[in-house]
Amino acid sequence: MTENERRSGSVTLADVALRAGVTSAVVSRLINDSPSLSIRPETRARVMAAIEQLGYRPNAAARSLSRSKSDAFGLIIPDFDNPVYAKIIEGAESTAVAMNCVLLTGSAVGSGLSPAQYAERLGNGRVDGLLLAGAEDAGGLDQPSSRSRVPFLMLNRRVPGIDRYIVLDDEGAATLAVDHLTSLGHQRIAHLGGPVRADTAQRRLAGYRRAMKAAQLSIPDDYVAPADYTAVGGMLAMERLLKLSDPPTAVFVASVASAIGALRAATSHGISVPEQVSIVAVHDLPLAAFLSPPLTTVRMPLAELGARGLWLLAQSDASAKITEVFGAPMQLILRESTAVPRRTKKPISSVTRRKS
Amino acid sequence: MTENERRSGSVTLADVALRAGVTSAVVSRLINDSPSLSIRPETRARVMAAIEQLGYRPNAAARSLSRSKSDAFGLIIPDFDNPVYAKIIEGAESTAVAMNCVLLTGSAVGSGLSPAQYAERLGNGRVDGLLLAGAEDAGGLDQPSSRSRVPFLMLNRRVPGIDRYIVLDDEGAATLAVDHLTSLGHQRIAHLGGPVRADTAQRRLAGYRRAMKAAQLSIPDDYVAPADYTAVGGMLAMERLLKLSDPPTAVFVASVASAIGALRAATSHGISVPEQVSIVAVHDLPLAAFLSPPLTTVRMPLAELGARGLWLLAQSDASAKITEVFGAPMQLILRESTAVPRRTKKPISSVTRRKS
DNA sequence: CTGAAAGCGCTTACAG
DNA sequence: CTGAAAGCGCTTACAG
Repeated sequence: MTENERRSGSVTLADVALRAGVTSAVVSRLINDSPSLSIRPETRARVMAAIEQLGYRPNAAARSLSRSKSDAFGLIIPDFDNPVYAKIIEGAESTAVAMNCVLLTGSAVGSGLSPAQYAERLGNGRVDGLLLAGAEDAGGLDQPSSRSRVPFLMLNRRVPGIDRYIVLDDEGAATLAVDHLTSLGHQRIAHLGGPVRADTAQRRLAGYRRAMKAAQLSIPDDYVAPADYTAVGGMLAMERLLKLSDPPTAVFVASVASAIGALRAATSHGISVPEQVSIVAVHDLPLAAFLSPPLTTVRMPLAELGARGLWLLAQSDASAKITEVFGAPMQLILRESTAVPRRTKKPISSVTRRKS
Repeated sequence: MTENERRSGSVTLADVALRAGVTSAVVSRLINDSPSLSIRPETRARVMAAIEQLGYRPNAAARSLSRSKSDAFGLIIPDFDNPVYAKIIEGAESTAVAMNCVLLTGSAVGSGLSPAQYAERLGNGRVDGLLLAGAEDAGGLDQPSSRSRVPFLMLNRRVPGIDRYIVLDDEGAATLAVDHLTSLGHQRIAHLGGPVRADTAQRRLAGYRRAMKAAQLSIPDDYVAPADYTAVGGMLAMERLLKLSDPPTAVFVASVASAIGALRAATSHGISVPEQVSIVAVHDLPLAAFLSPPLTTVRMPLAELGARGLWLLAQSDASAKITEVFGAPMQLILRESTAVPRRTKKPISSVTRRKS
């Protein structure tokens, strides 16, 4: 190392060039294997050696600045605690890496920032695009006056007026679930839904209604119990459902998280699943298989969504409209939380129920 | 907008300065509210207006380059699917934001990259420091020849020869759990451990042995069943434990994920928890409360670890040694998966207990 | 094919 | 207090 090389913390292209006896343009071209570079093997070796010896690492900021491109994408999720996002991240991350980029994910909740604020902070120049997953509140980003110049794409979430989203076929998923229940012979099927304002919840609800209608089944008003995609919410909503004078024999739950709560509610009230009430939920999780009973779910192509979203974001230019209902196949994962209903028309009182 | 302003995609400091009739140095100083700037309120207003009208956003890459500081930190975790990391991320993220920085997290598994490769890709200049959580394989980063110039800190993981870590008191956690079990009267206590190579697992095992010794309890060889911190692993290991000729009346599980599997194993074999076997696990999860029975756990200060780690990383310089056993308090969360052991040697049928 | 040089958009001593 | 200018570390037309 020359004194120059050790002077600053970082070894630069110039340092490498100097040591290799070439110009930094050559080193740059070599590193990026630019087609316009024909270098003698011997020189190439010298450069490589210099890089090696100096431990040269390109500076991403400098590179980003001069190319106006960072080779990084951002993903903002509401909350790392919700396991559903893990799969989305995985999908997006692996395709980012495949594109020789990196995916940086952050959460709004964890940071205490709104998605828009987070996006601002991520700032121009740090990422080439932003994926916004399940943002309840896209506040600011939807405003045309939004400050962020970074192209974005909403994942599984629509906001009126923003034509930049890719969503899953939530209605289809609901249909799959409800059809499963009706084919088992259920008639009294309730829906433990998501937050009324979330459009995924709205679409799942719509799918439920449609499937019920198609099966010529009626929906008592109190059979639709909105919750909030959390376990506690699911637990509470399920308790309400269970207390109905004419309780459902099956419930279609809008999210696994809520389903876990719902399952717990049933169990703790001595109501057995699936004997007394069947449960099927949207979204599959590794965990679902380990509950007692293992949960029947509709597997949504979450990883694929993340992958597709990143791809779309990387391809299209910032101003293009993207309004896609992602068609990757969903799948009913049959486990043990659904079964044929016990004989209908029998008085409920014949069932032993207890409150805690 | 002048033609210049709309020409390029991005509005620059110069554009703002031009419109406000000042120099870009002034705008820069204003934005960063540099103390050496005393500007007339009227001029300030003009600059602000220009920023507003132009929708100016500072370019992070340029800023990073000129300051050699990115105001961003990276966090690399093995896998987003493991809910334990959610809390760590949360802690690190909120303290990053409090420092006016941003936390970028990525996963090794999701990306298919080793932590070292990921760190390389994140590159110099993109982040000011890297937190490495639970890296099983720190391969490369531990090498002194490592290419990354970014200061890093290992979170809850030690690698021989690297004096850059902060760990939790895993031994203490194990003691807490085992003491709980012995105080309940258990004598045949098994340990469903983590991967033998993971040092967290080693420390939990050590804690278990120590606590058992302190209680003058012996540990049959087959009472130590290593698993892999996953539900499947926990399930398999638990089955082995349950099949023992002299099975334990309680098991201390090294991770919640495994505990979920263990619980499932017991349940599906008709063995009731806690009546026939008590289960206590390290790490608490929101979910633990919703299992049947709700899991008794040792809550570790995960968020605090993330927060402390980020702080440490941000403070100390890259070459300093950081070897901290983080002392934030742990807590036994008593739920329903542990109980007094059934009378030993008595037939199981003699016990009558019901839930809720 | 390769070198010299300008430029990416900021920040910040250094002079006025 | 503020302006002019150099510099952060790269990339890349543009000439040789």
